[in-house]
This record gives sequence, structure tokens and C-alpha cells, in this order.
Amino acid sequence: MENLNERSKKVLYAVIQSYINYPDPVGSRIVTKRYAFGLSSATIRNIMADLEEMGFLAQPHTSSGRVPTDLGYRFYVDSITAGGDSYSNIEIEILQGLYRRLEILKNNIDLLLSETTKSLSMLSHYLGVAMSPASDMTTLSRINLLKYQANKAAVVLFTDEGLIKNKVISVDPEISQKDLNRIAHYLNSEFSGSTFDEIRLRLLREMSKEKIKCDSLISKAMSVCKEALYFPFNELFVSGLAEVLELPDFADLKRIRELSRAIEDKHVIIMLLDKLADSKGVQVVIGSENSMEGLKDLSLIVSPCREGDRQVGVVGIIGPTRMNYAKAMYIVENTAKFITRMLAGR
Amino acid sequence: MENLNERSKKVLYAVIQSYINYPDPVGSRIVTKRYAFGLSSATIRNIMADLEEMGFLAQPHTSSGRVPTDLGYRFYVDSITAGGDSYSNIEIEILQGLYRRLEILKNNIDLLLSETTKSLSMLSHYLGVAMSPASDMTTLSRINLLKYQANKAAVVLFTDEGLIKNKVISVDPEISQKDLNRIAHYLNSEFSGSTFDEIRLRLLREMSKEKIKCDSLISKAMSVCKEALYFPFNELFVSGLAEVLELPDFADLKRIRELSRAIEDKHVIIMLLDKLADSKGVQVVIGSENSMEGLKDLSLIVSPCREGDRQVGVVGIIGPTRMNYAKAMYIVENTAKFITRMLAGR
DNA sequence: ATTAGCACTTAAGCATTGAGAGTGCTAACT
DNA sequence: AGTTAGCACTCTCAATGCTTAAGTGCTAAT
Repeated sequence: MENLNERSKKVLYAVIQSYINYPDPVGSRIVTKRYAFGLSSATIRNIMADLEEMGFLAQPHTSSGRVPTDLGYRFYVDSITAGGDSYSNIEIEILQGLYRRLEILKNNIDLLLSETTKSLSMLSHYLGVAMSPASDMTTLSRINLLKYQANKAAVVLFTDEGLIKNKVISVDPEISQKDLNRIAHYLNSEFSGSTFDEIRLRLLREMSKEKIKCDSLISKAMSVCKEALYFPFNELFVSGLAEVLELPDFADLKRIRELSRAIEDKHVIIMLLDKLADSKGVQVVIGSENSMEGLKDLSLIVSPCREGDRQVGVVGIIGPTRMNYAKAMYIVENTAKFITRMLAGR
Repeated sequence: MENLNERSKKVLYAVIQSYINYPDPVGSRIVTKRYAFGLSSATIRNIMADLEEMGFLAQPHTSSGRVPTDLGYRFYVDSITAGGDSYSNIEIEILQGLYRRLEILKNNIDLLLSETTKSLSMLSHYLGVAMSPASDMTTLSRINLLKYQANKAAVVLFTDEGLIKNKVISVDPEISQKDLNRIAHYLNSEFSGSTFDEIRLRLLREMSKEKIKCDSLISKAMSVCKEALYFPFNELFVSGLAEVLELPDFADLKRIRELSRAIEDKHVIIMLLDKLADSKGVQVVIGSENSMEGLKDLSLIVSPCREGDRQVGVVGIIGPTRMNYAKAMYIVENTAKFITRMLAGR
């Protein structure tokens, strides 16, 4: 990047711009035609050869136009992050309209996130993704235990992030609703405000104490707690496959298979999003910059939804590396803000 | 079907059998080779021409082999339903193994169903689908209302089918937990055992009564009820797209697009499953037998999971019309039984 | 009723060809 | 010295024609 003069940069941007808009490798002639450099194609050719040598461009085969490499995109993305493009009013209005439609879902996080992914994919024409926060990092606000059948109880769990989860656990038939109330009361007074990570740790310590082991009711209660507080929270929502398959980038059966495997696994995407969730602001991961198998030659635009230190989720877009980064970043940034506002404004 | 003698039937079955195993149109020569009829290819040719005339077979183009029509598959499927194929021990063991792995999820219906779809698609190599019952038909077992924040309450709802759902509703800040308890108590005593369909109807009638309109607390309570009891229950789980894309039937980009649109919409599939959920036992819908746009040339094998009159869900398989119906039916039937056992055994 | 034989049809694979787009290099130009 | 025109070269892609293989329908013989 050091020995990259202003003119070369401009050419690089032009190539990327063109390739984003038209899915064909771009040659020197096209650059001179579509972008007024006042230079001949031969000169552009020389510059493009230099850019290729520096690793910003590549040729699919000798004598086709050039295509940006991941490095090229990276350079481009970094430059627009610094700049901060502004967007047309129309696009902003579409965004606002979609958000308004989602506002009625603010009481149901899962549904809100899942619908948000649909908006994301509609707006961007790429995959929309959203993830609720991992359980370890969320803080317990309140827990309720409801006796359900002879040997079952429902755990209802409120977190500071506004998540509500329920699950059924098996309990000793001897335990009554009163007992459960007492246990819940204990848990609330003891752990409310702590993250689940901490809670699990402290519970483990408590349970190893001698006196607890002896008292059968308490030990039963403890087993209830242990089961009640283990929640595999983080849930991933993905949509827009149909949208993505319209792109020329996914005309290839092999790529489609790869993508659909990635979507169905979820595991890989969750891991990646988890990694990116800690940072703040919009993150861009381009193609091979992520080391996940099956996500090569895909790009991710991700933003955590956080307010202070309270993280309520992650939203993002997944698409081919040949992506309209500026637009995608704009959409993700605003969607993250919207979700944050929605879930924090309580 | 009347004027279809035993020999013609055998040939029809042979053609279907062969086509299911090898995805190429089957010609008369192949029939004589793979299945020992003791007849020459010319004779088979004549029979196949007859079968085509009757609408059981079709030719993709003059002078290619023949392919079963939807009607042909229908004939075949009806015959195996009557027969009842038995399966190898190995396959039964694989099934049993997968089921055992799922047993630990019996307390979490949604997760159970969603994992079941994965098993279904693994076993069949087609799409696995599962749906929890529609809210109208489920019966309320118990309702709990938990005050949550100043103007919010969590509704926790238990049904006789073993479903547990929660949602957040907005409430008047004046309403206390005590009030909510009273409302919940009223709802439980009044409506426990009724289906949500009935409940909504009765609530509507109650609310129109004069005296209730006057009392402000009761009217507030009623508005709580109304919101609390409206649940869009029916949830659809689908998986196995990656699996299906390995099939030669989905080598075509257009079909893939169609399929993924169907999967993302869910709406269409839900409607179709809803229709089939009422009947009992395994249902087979072949290709154009369903009138849903986007599901043409796909087949569905579906079975409700019911015990007595209590329906706990629907499971099924979606695949190309060129499907191993016998196997798919076997898998669906047993999976439905398993799910029923899992959720009814309480 | 069955079958052998044959002419006919069609898809699919293969090599050939020509057009088109793009490149790199060299030599001329400013 | 930077820029450009010109040109030979490369590679893809679409079209073409040819051949092969599989399958059919029909007719005449068994």
C-alpha cells in the first residue's frame, strides 16, 4: 500500500466498483470507458499489471479481465470505512419502513431477530443473519420455577438483555411448588445480576460444601438449579438463500452445496459470529480472512448490538466476496442500531 | 387400472423400481436385463407402450427410456401400502440408534422436532420436516402470568400436548403480580381443558357483556387475556437441503431455486401439512397431487403424531417425485410413532 | 402371442472453427 | 520518461457438424 500512488488507487477502486456492479472480469478497455481517466487503455493496462503484482487484482486466466483479490477488497473496504458514504433518501426510507414493521415484535426477541434476517436479506440481496447472545455473557434478571406435572417443572428465565427462555426439567416428585418457590427465591436473591458463567461457577463451589451434601432437600434443590441454569442460549437465524441463488455468483452447483451446508451446520457460523461479537461497530471479514472451512470465498459484514456493556445480539450479512460492501455495511450498521434501540429501550 | 393384467403391473413396478435406483429413464432392454421376465425386449416394449397410453409412464422425448408419471407412482405406492414391506435389521438398528439419541430431548418439544428433522433427512437423504400442532387445536392445560417490568408481563402457557410457550405482553402499570395471579387463576379455572379456538370464542362473548365493560380492572384484565391467549403456535422445522442437493434430481439451478423458495416461505408447506394433519397414518402426496405452487414435482410423505384425539405434531419427508417411497414411508411411520411415544409418555 | 430385425429419432459427447475480449510487449510519440 | 498505438498472442465461448449409443415403433416371421 506504501508504493501505491493516488492514480493506482483510483484504478483499483474503479475495477472493484465495476466488478461489483457487473459480474464480469474487468479489462483495461472497460475501465477507460466507464471511468474517465483521460488515459489510454495501454496505460491502464500497465497500472493494472502493477496492481496484480502487488496482489490486489488477479486474472481468472491469461487474457481475461481482472478481478479483485481478497486483499483488493480489503483495501477498498478500509478506505470506505474511513470515508463514510452517505445514502440516498429513498434507501433510507425503505429501511425505516421495514424497521417500523418490525417494531411490533419488540416483545419477542427470537421472532424479532428472525424477521430481521428477512429484512436484511431483502435489502441486501444477500444472506441475513442474526444471533441472540451466548448464555455465558447474559446476566440473570429473574428466575421462576413452576411445577408442571408430578415429576416435572418449567423453568422461566429472564435476563437483563430482555431474553426470556423456558425449559422443562425433571424434578423429584416430592418437591412441591412451595419448595420450588423457595428455591427460586434463593436463586434470585443470590444470583440476580450475575452472568450465567459466574453463576455456574459459584453453584459448583456451593455444591461441593459438606453440609449441603447431607441435607437431602437442599441437595435435590441444587440438582434442580444445576439443570435449570444450563441454557444453550445462542440461537442463530439465517434467511435469504432464495435471494442469494439469484446472484450470478451462485450459478455453480458446487458453491451452492457448500453454502447450504454452511447454513445447515450453523455451528461454523455461530463460532465465527461469536468471535466477532466482542468487538464493537461494524466488522468486515472478506473471503479467506476467516479460517472457517466452507465459508471461504464468502464475506461477512457483522455488527454486535450493544448498549454499554450489555450485548443483546449480533446481526449481519453473508454474501459472496463480490459484494456491495458499502451498501451492506450501511444496512448492517443501521440494523444493529435499530435492534439495540428496540431491545434496550425498555 | 382395470384392464391392467398381472404382467403389465410387474413391468410397471420394474420400471419404477429401476428408476428409483438409477436416475436414468428406463428402456425395454434394461427391464429385460435387470428383471428376469423371460420375455424379449420387443415384448416389453409393447407392454410399456400400453402403459404409456394408460398414463402410467411417459417419455421425456421420443426414443429415450420411460419414466413413471405421478399416476404411475400413485399406483405403485398404493400397492406397497397394502403390502407392507419389511425392513432389514440393520436399517431398523440405525433408526433405533438415532431415536435413542433424541430421547434426552423429550422435555423440549421444539428442539426434539428440529433434531428429528435432521434424523429424517439423514436417514432418507431427502428433506425432513416437522411441525408442532396449530394453536387452535391444542388444549390449554395451565397458564401463568409473571410480572416482569413496570409495564410488561410474561405469559407462560402449558398445553395438554406438552407444549410450553412464553411470550411477553404489555400490561397496565397498575396491574400487580397479585392481580395477575388472580387473572391467571380465573383463566385456569374457566378455560383449562378447552382448546384455544373455544377459548377465544368464549372470551369474545364474555367481553361483550355490559358489566365487564364498566369495571376498569376487569376490563384491563380482559385485555391481558386477549393478548395472552393469542399464540401463533404452529412452528415448522425443515432440514436436509444440503442432503437433497446431492441428488441428481436437483442438478438443475431452476429446481434448486424453486425448492429453496418453498423452504424459506414455510407458509406453503405449513398450509399443506395442516391439511394432511387431520387424517391418521402415513399420507403420501405425489407431485402434482398437491396444488401448491412451488411444490409441484415434489412428493411428500407425512404422518401426524397422534395419540387418541390429542395431536402432538406432524412429521414428514419431502423429496423429488423420483423417491424411494417404500423406505420413506417406513421411516416416517416409525418416526411418527417414536415422537408420539416420546411426547405422550408423560 | 411373441420375437427378431430394421429404419428412424434423439441426446450427448467430441473435435473444429471463428469471433471476441483481453493481455503483454515493443516501438514510436510528446 | 511517461504515454500510447499497434500487433501478435492467448484463452474462452458459442456454434457447427459428426459420430455414437440408446431407445423406439413397426413389420414380418416364428
